[in-house]
Amino acid sequence: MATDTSSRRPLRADAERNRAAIIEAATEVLAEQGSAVDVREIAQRSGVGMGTLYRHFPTKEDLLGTVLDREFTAWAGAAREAAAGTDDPRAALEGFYEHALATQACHRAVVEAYGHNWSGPALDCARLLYPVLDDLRTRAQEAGVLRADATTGDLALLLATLSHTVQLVGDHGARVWQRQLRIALDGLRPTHGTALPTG
Amino acid sequence: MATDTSSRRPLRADAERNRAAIIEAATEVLAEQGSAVDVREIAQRSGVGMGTLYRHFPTKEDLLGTVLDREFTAWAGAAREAAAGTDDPRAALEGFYEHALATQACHRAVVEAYGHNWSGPALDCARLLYPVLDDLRTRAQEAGVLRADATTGDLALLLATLSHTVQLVGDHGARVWQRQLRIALDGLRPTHGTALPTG
DNA sequence: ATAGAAGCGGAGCACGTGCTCCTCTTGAGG
DNA sequence: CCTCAAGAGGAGCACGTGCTCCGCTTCTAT
Repeated sequence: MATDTSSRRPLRADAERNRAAIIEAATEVLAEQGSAVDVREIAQRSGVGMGTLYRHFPTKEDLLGTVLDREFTAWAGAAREAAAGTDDPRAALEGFYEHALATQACHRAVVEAYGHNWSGPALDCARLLYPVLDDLRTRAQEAGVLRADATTGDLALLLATLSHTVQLVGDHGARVWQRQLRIALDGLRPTHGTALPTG
Repeated sequence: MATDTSSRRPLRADAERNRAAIIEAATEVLAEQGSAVDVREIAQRSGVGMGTLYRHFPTKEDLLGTVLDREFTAWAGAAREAAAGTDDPRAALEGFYEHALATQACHRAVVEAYGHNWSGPALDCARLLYPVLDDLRTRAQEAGVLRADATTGDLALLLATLSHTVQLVGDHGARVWQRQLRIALDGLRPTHGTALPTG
């Protein structure tokens, strides 16, 4: 999917520089404006021409995929470490969501990406996240601080949903989405009699 | 905003027919495909030409506004009646969300409309809904079946959020979003110690 | 230093989409 | 029936956006 860097001879020095510049600029722009940006703006901000951009990434989607993959991989790794470094299972779970929404949710394109691959087969993003969420869920349920009928899938979908909410209310409305988060987290407590519908 | 029907002389019979056909077709198409549809498709499905369509609705946005307004008004009225007809405040609250998500959430364009006017001033849609939600909230809180720190705004945002979730998982994933709804509704119970963050 | 391959730039093409323009048709009052 | 203004229709324009083409530049191996 991303341009293969191993099989062919190394890129020329300037080409490598340009590639990096493109990725950096694209990351910025995609975070700010989402995936609907004009490719020309990415080219301009990275200081290269259209030809150069399309030499490195044959398609807008390729560029988008590369950027999102980088962002998401880095972030999922950080989340895993943070979770592993927190002893209290409940704090780990809540901290995960708080951190996720406070940081990742600002990246418009990432949040949009969540939106696409939920009816079809799970995407790479979800693949990376599942182990982390699964670990958080297992620990919390074993400690009795998470309702037993909650699944990893529930937690994943909740993240996607709340990410969208964060974007909806904008950055200045932090208090607003934090209230939604508290409601959801309270709903995940084990103190409830109502069972989640199964199918 | 919508074409004025009162101040000028009545439309010719065929014009009236066409106008109705356009609205009907647009309602269908917008529900299916969201607001990004090609205006040509609406014209074709309603059996009129582009000129006719633009004679009745000078702008795509006008057409969209008219359709959404109709849909939303009708539905909000039904929701109000359903709420008024249910004695148990908790059942009224839960029934509201269940019904809303099962029906209205299938209209892509309506759900998209939720997404736009949350950072700016509240839109007409929200204006219509607020009284209903406010009533549901008051009754439920007085009966002690809804956490006291939940606001009408929380309930409104929750609806927008969950509507988006429904669209995300698609119609066949009903069980999936119903689980999210249960979690949220459980989170709205008054049995919690954690206060919602205020600002 | 020099050849030539690898890389660069940006004007321009293809195409989708909102909207207009102008001619032809049709309903309704006399 | 006849008239004519209100209405219908659909080809075409304007414009934004993904992507290409090809002459020019720059790096690097000899």
